[in-house]
Amino acid sequence: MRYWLMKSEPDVYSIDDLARDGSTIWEGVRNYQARNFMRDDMQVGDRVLFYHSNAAPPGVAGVATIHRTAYPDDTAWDPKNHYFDETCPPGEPRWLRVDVAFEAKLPAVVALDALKANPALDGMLVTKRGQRLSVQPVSEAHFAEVLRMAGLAG
DNA sequence: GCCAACGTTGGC
DNA sequence: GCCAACGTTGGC
Repeated sequence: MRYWLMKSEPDVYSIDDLARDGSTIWEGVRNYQARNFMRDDMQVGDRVLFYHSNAAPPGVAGVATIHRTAYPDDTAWDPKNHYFDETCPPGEPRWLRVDVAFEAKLPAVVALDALKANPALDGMLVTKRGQRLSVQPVSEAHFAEVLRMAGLAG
């Protein structure tokens, strides 16, 4: 099993939305590195830190699990969709999505500044300045440490 | 709203 | 293949 961090703007889709829906389609990823992680490495049952970006404060808000492995993101072909990619050839899926299921909402957001201040999380990608990747691998130790910070056993 | 950091594009 | 210009991300 692998561990991930996935970013969402809570104004667009928050951990509360995921709790309400039970699961969601994680579409709109338009970055090759993030896509490759989804395509090559994500497996059903992998666990995900659900991260609120562009939030006050930004930080980890919940836990989710991968519910379905990567499949074509057909929003790329929909001109009316926000994530439309006019350069994406019909019939050649370039972008992928996965399905993500709700696991838990953290009792409180583990804020980015708390992540950065924790030496046990040295090297965690999200704590690095300028790190914009919306789908990031997380080590098992870092994943467990974030849950511990949230007051959860894991 | 600002702007630094980053990924992508396109001229050469 | 270099790199300047551009658009986007995301913390602040």
